[in-house]
Amino acid sequence: MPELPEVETVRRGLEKVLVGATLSHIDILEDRCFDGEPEYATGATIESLDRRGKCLRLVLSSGWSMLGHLRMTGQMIFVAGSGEREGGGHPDDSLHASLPHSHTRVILEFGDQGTLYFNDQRKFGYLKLVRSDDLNSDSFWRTLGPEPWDEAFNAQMLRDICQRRSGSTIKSILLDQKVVAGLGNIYVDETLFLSGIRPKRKAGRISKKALGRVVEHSREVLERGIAFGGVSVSDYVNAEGLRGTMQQQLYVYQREGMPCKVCETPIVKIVVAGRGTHYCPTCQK
DNA sequence: TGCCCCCTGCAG
DNA sequence: CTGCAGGGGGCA
Repeated sequence: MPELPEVETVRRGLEKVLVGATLSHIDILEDRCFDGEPEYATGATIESLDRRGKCLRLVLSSGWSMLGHLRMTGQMIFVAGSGEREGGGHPDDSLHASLPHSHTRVILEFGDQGTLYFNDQRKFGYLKLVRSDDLNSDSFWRTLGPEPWDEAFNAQMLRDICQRRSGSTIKSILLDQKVVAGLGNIYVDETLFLSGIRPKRKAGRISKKALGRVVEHSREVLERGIAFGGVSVSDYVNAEGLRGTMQQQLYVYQREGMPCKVCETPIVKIVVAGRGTHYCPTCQK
């Protein structure tokens, strides 16, 4: 499940190879995964790549931007070189030999530079063209809350929201992209573990001081996620098609029944906000 | 503001 | 073969 660290890892990988490259052709294999007129993008050069929360953005020289969202099972894999790749025995070849495959939804061709494959098993993800001077026309981009490192995301702000939605669980608030952009199921569970707060706790019953810890720990766990190249528990891979290693660092997510890494109490799994939720009943109150 | 839905592969 | 995985849109 790509969340902020996974999308940032992809962004960094693509930035190295795509800036300055010219988009020569777009091949749409699955209509529902592409929105917009391809001719607004073809022939354009990639000027830069940025990201808001889990949403990736390619800034094009044509005045349009291509937004990309991986949702649950999306991948964006770049393969350098044109159709006939050089050096037949290169170790990377086995990795990309199968591209495109049955899950490939959109292919972005960059002439001799290479090819970007947008794969998505479940077709929830998408690429979308939006005018760069009118990003707010995108209903999702427009409503995104601050980046986790933005000073606008702080204890006071989180407390205000928790007071207003005092009956909600802290987990559902942190999952809300309008509150803070980029946290998802995995990193919320990890953040709440580090903060010593049970995911089901009512938002209105958490002190401002504790919410300050939530802010700090969310940043910490997201930074760690980026440092380890993201969590690969299912389909996630980076722009080179390689898996991340953050899954080995997780304290609670997908560790049901396994001993807590801090106190050895078995990790418990429940459902909160409609999501599979993991926590340590001893470390979290 | 919470719940169903979108979609597919795979665990049980 | 059923149901679960879960980001976010749409609805009551």
